[in-house]
Amino acid sequence: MTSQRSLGAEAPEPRPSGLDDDFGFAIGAVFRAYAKAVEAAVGDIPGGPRGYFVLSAAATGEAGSQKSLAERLGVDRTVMTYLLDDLEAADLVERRPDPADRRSRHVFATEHGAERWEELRARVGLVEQHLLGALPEESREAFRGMLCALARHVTGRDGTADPCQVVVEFGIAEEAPRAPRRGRRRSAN
Amino acid sequence: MTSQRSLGAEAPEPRPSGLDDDFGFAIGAVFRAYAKAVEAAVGDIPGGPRGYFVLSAAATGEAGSQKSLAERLGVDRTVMTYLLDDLEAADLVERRPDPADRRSRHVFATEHGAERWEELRARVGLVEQHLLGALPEESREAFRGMLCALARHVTGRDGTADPCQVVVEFGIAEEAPRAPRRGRRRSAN
DNA sequence: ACATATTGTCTGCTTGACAGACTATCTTCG
DNA sequence: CGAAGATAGTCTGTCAAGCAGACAATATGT
Repeated sequence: MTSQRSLGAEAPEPRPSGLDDDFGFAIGAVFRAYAKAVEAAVGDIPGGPRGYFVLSAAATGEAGSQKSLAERLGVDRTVMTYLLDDLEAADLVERRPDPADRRSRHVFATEHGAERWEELRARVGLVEQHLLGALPEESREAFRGMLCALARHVTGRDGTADPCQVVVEFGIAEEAPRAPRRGRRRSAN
Repeated sequence: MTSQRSLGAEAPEPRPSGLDDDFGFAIGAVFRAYAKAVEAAVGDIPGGPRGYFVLSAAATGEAGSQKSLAERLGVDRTVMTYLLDDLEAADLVERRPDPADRRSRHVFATEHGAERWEELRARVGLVEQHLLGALPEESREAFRGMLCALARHVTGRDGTADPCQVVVEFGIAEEAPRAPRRGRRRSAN
């Protein structure tokens, strides 16, 4: 019985308990597949999919400062530093000091970067299409829309006053002592 | 035409070109948020979200051999080895040699593991609910359904003859020479 | 029986992430 | 104005995660 995922019209029990029907597992699987495919699609762009997103942001002029970009992409600022170093070395983006605040530097796409992005965008679009291809034609847009809505929600970019505290909730409620250390294994050390 | 997703009624431009409407960015953001929340929710389970999924599979009896489990979860078999070591050390799962093929070992939940999983499942369910809470009540199940359908597709578990070649497609079509090496930065080396 | 493939484990190396220190700049407030 | 504190970005050091490859045990095919 473990995984009756029929879910059709009635599905009595809250959760079929099959891995295949688990939300977390599903999003993980889809994410991995997407990331892997994009990795291949963007080829030699430094930073892989991440680098691509940085380039996207830069090319569309919504990158802003390194800090805001890093936050939006969910990467550490130190990571952003060398990610940009590599992207800059490849002549895809450039950093320009913000005249208004000389501490911060804004990220822009170079001309070459913009061109490259256009190609890439097409390729990545294909990946996306192929992936979504598993859904019936008429649901694809709906799915995309919902996914983006969720993304906006968790990043606090929708109107919601509550920027999705999912994390916070447990972060405090649990006070998990956190596994002492889950390194490799005690090997011969 | 790369991916004009608006296409709804009129929307002139092919793509708002905003990161917020990018499929890849969105799935990444949602995935990160979910993973982080689950990490907090499962607390001290070795391996974090990953360990939780292994436990899920074990508890519902769908784990199978280490190999099949590893493949299904998208982790390397060497990683699965020490993941299971830790889980076993915590008395959550156990490995039993498959009598039919003594090379392979099947994974099961211990009694303690099963109990623990029940609690965890509830907590993780909350995370999921909270996350989906951003969608209107009536779309949630639809979204879940579509996501799971996609997951089944990319993992080749739906009926499809084509187990989603997204990767393959570019893996060969591009022959990307792959960035020479994108290590840290050249520092003082 | 022998060659070859497969499962799981172990070792070593590389990559990637994060904490913390440091510099330059901005802000605040006396 | 000038000192104190905050903030953006960079750099260094450390450590965990992951992978490639070797290996042992077992299975399969000829």
